[in-house]
Amino acid sequence: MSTASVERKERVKALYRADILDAALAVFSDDGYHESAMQQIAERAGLAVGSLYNFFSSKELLYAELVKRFAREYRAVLDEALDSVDDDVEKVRSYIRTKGEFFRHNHRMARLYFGETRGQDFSLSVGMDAESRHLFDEFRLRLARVFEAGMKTGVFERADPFYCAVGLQSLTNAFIFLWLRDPARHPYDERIDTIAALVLHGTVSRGGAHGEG
Amino acid sequence: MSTASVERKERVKALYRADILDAALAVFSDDGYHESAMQQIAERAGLAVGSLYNFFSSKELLYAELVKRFAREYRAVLDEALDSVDDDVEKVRSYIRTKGEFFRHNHRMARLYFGETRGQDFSLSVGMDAESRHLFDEFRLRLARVFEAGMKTGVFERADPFYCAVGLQSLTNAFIFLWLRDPARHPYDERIDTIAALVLHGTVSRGGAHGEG
DNA sequence: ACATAAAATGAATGGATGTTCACAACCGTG
DNA sequence: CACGGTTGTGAACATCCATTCATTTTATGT
Repeated sequence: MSTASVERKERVKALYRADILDAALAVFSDDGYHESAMQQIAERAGLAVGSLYNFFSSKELLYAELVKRFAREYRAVLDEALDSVDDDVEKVRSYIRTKGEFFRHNHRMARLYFGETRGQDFSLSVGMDAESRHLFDEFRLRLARVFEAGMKTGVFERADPFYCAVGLQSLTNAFIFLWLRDPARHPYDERIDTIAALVLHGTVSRGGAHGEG
Repeated sequence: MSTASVERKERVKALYRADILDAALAVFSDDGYHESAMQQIAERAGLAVGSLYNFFSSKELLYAELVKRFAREYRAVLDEALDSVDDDVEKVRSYIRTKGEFFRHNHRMARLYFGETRGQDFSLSVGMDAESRHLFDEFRLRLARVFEAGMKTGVFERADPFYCAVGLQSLTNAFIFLWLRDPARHPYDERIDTIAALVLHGTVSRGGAHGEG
């Protein structure tokens, strides 16, 4: 077999692989992992069940690969969101905005993420491989460093930066979750200022004449 | 059959029912809904599989009843937490503290709640009946009214109180989740001030000389 | 004790589905 | 065109498990 045809074959195989992952995303995000059958995924991908096993050795691993693909895209997009601005407070805003955009453009990913997860971590113990876990964990540390840097310059109040990152993540997750459930009532992009205000200034009145407990 | 013995029977039946729910909680919280078999629950309850069906007509409904029991206790405890203090800021602190205590004393409930849910809502579409859903939704509205009241007195910054409640819930959930995963590293009760500070004052430096973006 | 009703039992049933594998279709090569 | 290897196919297999129900056990009243 010539080198050229081997390469074409690999490209074709990669396309098939992507088709299967797309089909799996569609099915898993509609019905959830446990309620999805390999049969459905095969149909959606236009292949036979057996063929799936030429690409992924099990349903579990197919799911894990899907999560990995998601984790990489997600991580890349959010890294870019933090890279694109200098100011630490602006990084927080950029994170809030970009995360919303990402999930708006990846509705199925959102449904998968918030259907199978608590928004912190994927819930299937086997659903996440080491790389995906690392991508998520590492990004949280990166977010924490944003707060840490801002504390050094005095923009942020001194506190544990890790917990600030946790707070930012959980708050954005909550708002994305609301948006997913009822986009008309809870449009994420119109809540960005609300989210930013909560993360940055909290709920207590600023500069008011009243006590702060 | 005498009235007395009918009553005794009912009491016995209620005990059995509670045993089954306890066993179900243990099994579901260890393995998750889908990985749990009725057989396991029966064994744990010291009954035969068939007997479970004399109390609950299906696995799904058994799970839903478990959630309902949880929702009632949870709701009662948190209502009490809000009732026990007058000041609105103190209500927030009381909520944070009491929620942590509740899950510390109900470790299995915590594992169930954060294993099967995103901490906002139970994920199994059928996992929550109308009453449970109502209890959760209504409590969130009650939390929102705490913020609303505080805004009227000027303690809280004017904002959508519903979203303040969402923020408070998601933040506490995130910290309980961390505690569940690694209690030694993330002791919830030692983080109460951190959580309160984040909810009440956010992350931005207060009264500092630096800009606020 | 005995009779009757109610409850518990757990083997059997039926359905669902992840995975395999013998076979067929396809493709590149000589 | 024929061959050989690679890949796709989907019926068959094996397993698992929620649910049922004929039977046994227990509890109650006379």
